[in-house]
Amino acid sequence: MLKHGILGLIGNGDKTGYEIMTVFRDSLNHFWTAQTSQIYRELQIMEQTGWVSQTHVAQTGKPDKNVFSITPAGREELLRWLRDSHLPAGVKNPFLMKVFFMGELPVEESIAFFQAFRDASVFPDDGKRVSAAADLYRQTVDHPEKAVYWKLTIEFGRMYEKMQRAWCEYCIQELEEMRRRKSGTEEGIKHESDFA
Amino acid sequence: MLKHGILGLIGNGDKTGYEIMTVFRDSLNHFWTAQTSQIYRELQIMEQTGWVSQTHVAQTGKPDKNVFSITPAGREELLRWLRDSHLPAGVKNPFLMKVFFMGELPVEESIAFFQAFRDASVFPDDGKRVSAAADLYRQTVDHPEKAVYWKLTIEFGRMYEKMQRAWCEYCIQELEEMRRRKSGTEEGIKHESDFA
DNA sequence: TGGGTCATGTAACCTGTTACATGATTAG
DNA sequence: CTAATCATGTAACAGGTTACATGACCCA
Repeated sequence: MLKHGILGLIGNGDKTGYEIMTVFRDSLNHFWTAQTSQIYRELQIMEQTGWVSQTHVAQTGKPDKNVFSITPAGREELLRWLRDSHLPAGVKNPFLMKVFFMGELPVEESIAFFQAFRDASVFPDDGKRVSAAADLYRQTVDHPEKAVYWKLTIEFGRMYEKMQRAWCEYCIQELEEMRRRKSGTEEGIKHESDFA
Repeated sequence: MLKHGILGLIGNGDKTGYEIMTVFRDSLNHFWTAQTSQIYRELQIMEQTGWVSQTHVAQTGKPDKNVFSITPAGREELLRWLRDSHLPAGVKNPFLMKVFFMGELPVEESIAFFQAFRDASVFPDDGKRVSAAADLYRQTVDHPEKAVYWKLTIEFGRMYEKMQRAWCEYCIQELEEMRRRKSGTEEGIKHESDFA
């Protein structure tokens, strides 16, 4: 997967490993992450496969750099991947895994967990993110229709966060209700034993 | 992560590797997947770590089995993990990765892609799934409040699918609009050249 | 003089996938 | 007779993370 992401980025213009890293950090981070170590490794592999080629560029005042370009074989592979309708299924959501077993904790702790999660999931509209995204937009402005697809992924992020917050609210309500039922039962028991 | 999922399952009662596999396949599959090969491997590691213990049970008419139980150290680790508020960040969405670079394809192809994706994301309410989930419910019915958490993860799945379909509709609309604009422009150009 | 940016990577490790391998019992 | 279920794993590989390592230049 990362290979194809890199291929897509280089397909829109030659890049160094460092530049690829910054794009992942600033623009693709809401649906993918990548460490520099992995990027450099994948680039070496991709060069061996013949999908990209490398040019050493000497610089003064800055470290030398290795600029990567897409090859015809790489572009072919990019299109093949884009057209491949096979959807990799493995959905993984670590938070849901926790939720599934959260019955081991006291309800109050679970509620606090959901509140924290809800508050943490605020779609980042902050300056840095937006300006980085704008940079990428400018990068592809020679083909303005490409920016639409970037907008679509951003919209997914917004809708996802919104849904997640709504789900958290629903969970908190359910758990609050359960807590009330439980404390009610306990009071009932207490009352009974008081009565006896 | 899988280690903690397994820990949680065994925490609700001793299980064989095979039983763990079936629970992943039938009940946790909307937020996690696991191959038997990985489950058996993790179980061996977890036994070495001291989180689970293993008992060989001879059977007649069926293959012998190895039943795993959670140890006190394992239960401690389960609670530590549940309380750990550190959220593993790495969001990975292969479909969005594709969308991001979909500008390389003709709009018509992209639209077809979204239609297929929308139609594929139907929350599975089928008999097998529901009965498997009900089994799990019965399993935990001795502590009925635990079933609430299971319900919460199911609800997440439903909301997610719904959001995804809505997003697909939005994407299709945007792309249809773009296609109309493009064909309009082309017609304009054609008309001009006809006129000239 | 201390932190940020540009720029490169290696090594070890952990996690997950794919392919392979076996074999008895039971229900249709 | 054939497919599903029960039940166990190994080996190789692919993909991703963490920690470490270097070094110059520029701005405050």
